[in-house]
Parts: sequence; C-alpha cells; structure tokens
Amino acid sequence: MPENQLSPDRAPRVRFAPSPTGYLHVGGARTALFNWLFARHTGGTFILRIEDTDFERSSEEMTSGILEGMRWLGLDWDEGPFHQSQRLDLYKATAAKLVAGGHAYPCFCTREELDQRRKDAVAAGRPTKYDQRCRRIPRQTAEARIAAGEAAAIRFAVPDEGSTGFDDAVFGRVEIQNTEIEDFVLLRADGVPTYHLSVVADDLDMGLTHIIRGADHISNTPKQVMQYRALDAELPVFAHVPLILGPDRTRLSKRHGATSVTAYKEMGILPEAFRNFLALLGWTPGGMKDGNGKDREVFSSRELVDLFTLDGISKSNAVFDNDKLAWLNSEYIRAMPVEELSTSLEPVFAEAGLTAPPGKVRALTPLIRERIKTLRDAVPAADFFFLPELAPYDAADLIPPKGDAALALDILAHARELLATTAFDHATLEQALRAAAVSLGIKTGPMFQPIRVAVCGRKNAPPLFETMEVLGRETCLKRIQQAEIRLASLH
RNA sequence: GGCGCUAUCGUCUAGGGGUUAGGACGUGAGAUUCUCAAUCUUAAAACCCGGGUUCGAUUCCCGGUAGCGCUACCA
Repeated sequence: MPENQLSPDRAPRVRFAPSPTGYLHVGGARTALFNWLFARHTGGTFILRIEDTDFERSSEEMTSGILEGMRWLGLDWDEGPFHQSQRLDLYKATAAKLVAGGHAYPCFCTREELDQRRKDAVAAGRPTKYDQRCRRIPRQTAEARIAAGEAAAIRFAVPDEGSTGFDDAVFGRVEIQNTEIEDFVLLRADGVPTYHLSVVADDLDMGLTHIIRGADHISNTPKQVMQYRALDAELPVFAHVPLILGPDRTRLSKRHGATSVTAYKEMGILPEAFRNFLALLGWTPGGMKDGNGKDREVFSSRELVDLFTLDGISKSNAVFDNDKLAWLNSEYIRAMPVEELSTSLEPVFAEAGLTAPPGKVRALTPLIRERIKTLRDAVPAADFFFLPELAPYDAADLIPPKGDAALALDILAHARELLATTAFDHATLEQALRAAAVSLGIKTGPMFQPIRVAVCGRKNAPPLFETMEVLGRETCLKRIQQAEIRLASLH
C-alpha cells in the first residue's frame, strides 16, 4: 500500500481535462462520460479543465467545440471550465516549491543541444535519456546564471534508485524502475508548464480524489506520483481506462472516418444512444440480467449512473463497432414517442432541402420509424413524400415478377379508377385494392408492386396504404398516371 | 530499441480449477408480411502458443508471441 493514501471519506472530485488541440473525439468523450458517471453515482463533483498550455496547437474553436460536444452528450459539469493558460502562476509556484525542496533544478541546455545529443545517442546506440548535466550545477551558480538573464527550464530530479508505483483501480499495481525515467521537464524555459507539472499542480489544487483517464497515461503516472511524494501530498486514486481502437485495431483516429462526437450528432445518432454505447465500451454493469438469462444492452442514463462503478471497467482495449452503435441507435429511435421523433426529424429534412406542409413529418414518422437506424436515414427513406417529382426510376420495376407490362398497366388502370373514388384512408384503400386483386385474379404481392413503385418510385418502401394516405389522392393519381405513360413507352 | 500494459466467437463482453464456455452486434437459414424494415425461431462462430502447479486448466504461475501504450521544453 502506498504511504500516501487518500482518506476514503473525502467526497469524490473528478475531472475531464481535454486539450483543445482537436475536436472532442470518441475516446475523450468516453473518458468524460466515465468521470461524469462516477461523479453522479457517488454524488461527487465533476470538474472541466481545459489543458491549453500548448499555445501553438490549442484554439478557442476547439474549446467551444469540445464544450458543445459535452453538452450534446448531456455531460454537465459542476465546476469550470478552468483554463490552464490562466493558471500559470500556480505552476510556477509549484515548480519553485519543488526546486526549493531539492526535487527539481534549473536546466540551461537548449533545445538544439538536447536534440543533437539525442541524435548522437541514437547513432551510438546509447539510451537517449537526459544526462542530468545541469543537475550537477551548484545551486548558487545556477541562481547566478538565472539572475544574469539566462533562460532555464526546470527539470524534476528523478531518484537514481528504487522504483515508483501506484495502485490503479483498474489495472492493479503498476510499478516502474526509476532508472527508466529521465529528469523530465516541468517548466519550459519560457515559463509555461509541461503536462507533467500542470496536471499534478491542478489535480492537487482542485482537490481531486480520483483520476479517471485514458490508459495512454499509465506509463507517465509514475512521473506524477514522484511529484506528489516530493510535494508531500496525498495520492489520488488512479483509474486508467483502456483505449478505443478503430476496426484495424490501431488507436482510433481521423483515418477511421468519423471520430468527433459532432460527426455522430450530424449523422443522426441520438445522444442517449451514443452515451449508452460508449458506456458499454470497456465497462460492464455488474449483475444486471434481463430475467431471461440475457445480458441487457440498453440502459437509461439513470440506470447507467446507478450501476456505474470503477471495478466494472475492463483492462483490454476495445474496437469501436459502428454496426452496434447503429443498432443501439435504432433501438432508441423505436422507443421514442412519435411526437418527439418527428420533432427531431424536422430539422434533418429541412437540412436536406425537403420541406412540407405542417403535419406531414408527423404523419410519415410512424411509417419510417422502424426503417431507420439514424435520423439521417430518414432522408433517403422518406424523400418521396416531399418531392414534387419522383426521381427517375427504372420503368421495368413497375412490372411484377412473372408478369408483363400489360399486366402492370392493367393493375395501374384499376388502381387509378379505384383511387379516384374511394375514401382516402389506409383501411379503405387496403380493402379496395385487395378486392381488386381478387377480381383480377392475382396475389397481393404482385398486385401491389406496380402501385408501390408508381407511388414511391422504388420497390422497397413503407407500408403501401399508410403511405398513400399520407401522400394524398392527388399525388397518388398523378404518379400512377405518370407510371402508365412510362410503361407504355416501354413497348 | 528500452520499459509498461493487455490477451474468451469477426466485434463488445460474461464466466471461472471440473460448464453443453453464456449474452449482444454482425453474418447465414427459416417463419411472418403488400415490398423493405421490424419481430420470432434457428445455425455457424472463441478461451493466442509453450511449459509448469494440480487428479483436472481456458481459469493460477512462468516464458514466448502478438497488439497497444509510453519513451518531447505535446497533452
């Protein structure tokens, strides 16, 4: 057990600390989600901190994009967003403390010198670790040089012997020989902290109790543990979360297509579904069966919060499965009240340039609900409801299997006559057209195909009669007439 | 290269010293239906390899292999 173990009775405080050098990607989103779930489950505090000390690569747009992604996912934070770029004094003070305590020292080596030495080391097959030359400069000499205006970075003096480790809540004991770690830079020569310093200073200053973050940080954690010790501070609980990989098993990146949370939003993924999916990627709720011996896959946010614990987190990396996401999303779409779904669909259609009188979207929503996996799918699924003119289709599709153009023409003619007079509700339409099939002596399958193609412009479409009802008499008749003309031209 | 971590169906995973190794997504087949979808039934599909420990290892230990991560005055 580490000597500095956090008092177990402290109210949990966790954070999500993205660096605004890119959009909120799925890996970050899941880390944020786990922190959020943990905070909500324990009644703790969720803090948002923007790690923007890399001025070159950080930007305001990225920051607002990240916040937008968080809001979309419903991950509300209790404190922040804090910006590291505005907390530089804290880091300088922390570095000074470390220097005063003999745990860090100024380093006058320039970037160029270091690069050169590293190159030489590689060429000679030697380890590339920093050679600690500035560590040997007497303190007074160093102070004099600084006073004379010489620029210096601050490096941590890593102990030459022993090992440093910590007990990870997910991975268990992780330990590394101190000789494996070089004297890393805490503060750059320009006074800006590196990640290693700023995380520790902030995590300490913000009173964090649990550090839940990606497993890519596991190897660097000992560097942070050393600082906690040097600062005589209590260690938080570290919980590293396995990484999310692309289908090719490499770390998910832009190469794999959509990786930003915003992209999924635009695709028509519902935030609840995305959250559900992300939660199940690398975490399994304990002891939840659906009563049939089947594990559940669909969890409400409430359930996720209730069930979330650190020990359900798995240790191995997970491949992001778009198919499963789509399936989960379709589950959520089908569970949605029609009213609500229809409201969500309005802007999707509008964006695609599909406009319709009020009530139209509400009317067609139940017809496509089971046929779409994303909101975006609604556009190709329902475009014919909006289009004044059907997109061109193959006239041969009008002909039922084992039939000919004459049969199709016959069917359409019958249909046209019927539609001109019957009440235009789906029940009546169905009754009338079924009766027509009987009188024509053909089965309903072949009977309805020409009509469906004529009316929808395609062979696969939502249920015919409901569709016709929504389309209205006029449109249906017009489209059937057009189909007859096309058929005639086939001869 | 060095160091660290990980390893159950194609994918996400459950499980655990003796099991028909369970579920979900996806895939195949069938049923149902006006097409598609949905739904139901069903099938194929996994314990990385080698040594131990043990009466017995997929499970525990060691080694190998593979994958991933870290190895910056990036985060």
